[in-house]
Amino acid sequence: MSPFYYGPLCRSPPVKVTDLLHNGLTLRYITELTMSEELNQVLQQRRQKAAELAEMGVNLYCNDFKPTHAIKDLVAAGSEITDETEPDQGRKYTVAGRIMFLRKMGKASFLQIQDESGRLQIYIKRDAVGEAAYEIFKKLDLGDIAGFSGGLFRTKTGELTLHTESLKTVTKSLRPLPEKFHGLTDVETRYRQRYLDLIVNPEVRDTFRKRVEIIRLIRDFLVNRGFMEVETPMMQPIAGGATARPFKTHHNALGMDLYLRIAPELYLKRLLVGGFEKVFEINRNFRNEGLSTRHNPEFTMLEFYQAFATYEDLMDLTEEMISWIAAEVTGSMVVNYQGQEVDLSPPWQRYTMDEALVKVAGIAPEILSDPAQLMTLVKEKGIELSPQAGVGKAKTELFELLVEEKLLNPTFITAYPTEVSPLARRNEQNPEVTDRFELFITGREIANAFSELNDPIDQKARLEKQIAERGKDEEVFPVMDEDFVRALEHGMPPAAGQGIGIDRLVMLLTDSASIRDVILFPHLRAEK
RNA sequence: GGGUCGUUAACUCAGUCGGUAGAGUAUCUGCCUUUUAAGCAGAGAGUCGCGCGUUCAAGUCGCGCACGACCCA
Repeated sequence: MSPFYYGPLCRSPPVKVTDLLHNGLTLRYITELTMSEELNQVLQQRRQKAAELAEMGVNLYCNDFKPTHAIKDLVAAGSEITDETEPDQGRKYTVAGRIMFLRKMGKASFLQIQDESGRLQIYIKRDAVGEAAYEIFKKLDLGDIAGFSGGLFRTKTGELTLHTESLKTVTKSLRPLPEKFHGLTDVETRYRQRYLDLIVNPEVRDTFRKRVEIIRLIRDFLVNRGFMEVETPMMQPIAGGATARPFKTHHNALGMDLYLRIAPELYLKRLLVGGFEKVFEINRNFRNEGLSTRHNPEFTMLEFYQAFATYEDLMDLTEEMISWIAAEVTGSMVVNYQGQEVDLSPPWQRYTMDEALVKVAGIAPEILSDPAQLMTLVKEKGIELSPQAGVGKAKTELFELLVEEKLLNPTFITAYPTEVSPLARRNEQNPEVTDRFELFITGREIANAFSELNDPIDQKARLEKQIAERGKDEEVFPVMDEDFVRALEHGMPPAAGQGIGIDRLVMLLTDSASIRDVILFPHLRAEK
């Protein structure tokens, strides 16, 4: 038995010099806090108990406890435990966890502890652990982390339970846990104090485990197909690759302003120029815009680029990747999202934007082909367009208004107008549209991809046009990325590239209504 | 940015027509050696988000602000 345990072999708790030193500090800390803060009753009582334990020589924040097993190991071992199994037969286990339930019944008690792998019931009896250990146990609270050693048995009602032979306090909690039955439901507290949310709401832990799993699967999928994961600057002198307002920061030593990236695109393309033919990056982008259930100022994007591929190749790849991930993570290619059934089994619907406007929005084809009628329709729908906006912009606006939200099952929309696609390659048959697709699932944009523009002269002209149009009303004045154009002048192989919003994909696969439910620490206004 | 709703004990929530602030959980005390949201008896716990106003009197009515949620742009 470890000398650090309090059990029947110790008449009183073992006191170590380091514990005494530590507890001296702890006591002073507790006293100072109690004096300096206006503490409510519960917090005062917690500190009082902590002080009492410290005075008994208990290290409140011990650093030398090693569980031999995770709780899930005991649950697995428990399959061999029957009602008749004696607790002192068989193996001994040492586990540690946070106390989530506590039922004290005089000289014996039940509690439930939780570690990362699960929950386990613990039984502790004064006669089994001795009076000194039981006195220490009685000062434990819900929320404390403690370790327990003993054998397994089943209670009258058949619940697998650890019969405590010795225990140890590991970490004292000075604050109460949220209520055990209703849990923590106040969304503001859940986001601000995510740790509490994670402690008491198992489905939240589940969501974030799935998030990690999804990202791992994406990596596996791409790496298995010969893609190389790279890291490109998140602080950029010119925020390019997308249309969005960036965050600005400043580098002191260089004496220059930098922007947090709104997209990694222009750097990943430089890598294609450099000769890496299949690259991807999964990382944060930052956009200085409004917050909503679908927008967080920092969000995670997957971008990948493949030389000698077209946007059509990427549609096949995307179908395969997302349906596979869904099956791996949820067990099915048919997922439920907010009460709606979404079928992710390939193949997915593919429409050009014009087809979608006709088939989904019910617009007559002759209206689409006549600019005058089209503009009239746009006005009727209450869409305001800037004077320089053309047919392409008009169609895109109609699409966003009338089609997007109806695309429940995965749908690729292709043939985006060149007017709204400054970085995409023109279609060789019809220069008015680009070789591009967006993927919509549950009415939301999940992915955006195109055959990349690799003609440096066309690219420079389009960027100049964009700068001229946007320059006046933007807070951050758009600047020509001369080095990006120079890179293209060296020659970028024909390639297709794609971005997938990871947060939105995770929302879909975890049935989460808000992006804040899939981001561990979403941005909120400062407290108070 | 606009609209709607919300903010009361540590947590989850009631609070009527404006008249002394309530419950369950949690906590504390006592009893209880196989409980299951343990139980029984008792107790303590509040800047009713903040400010101003109306009123003899405001958690409640009005105005403003803060924070949050949802919807819209």
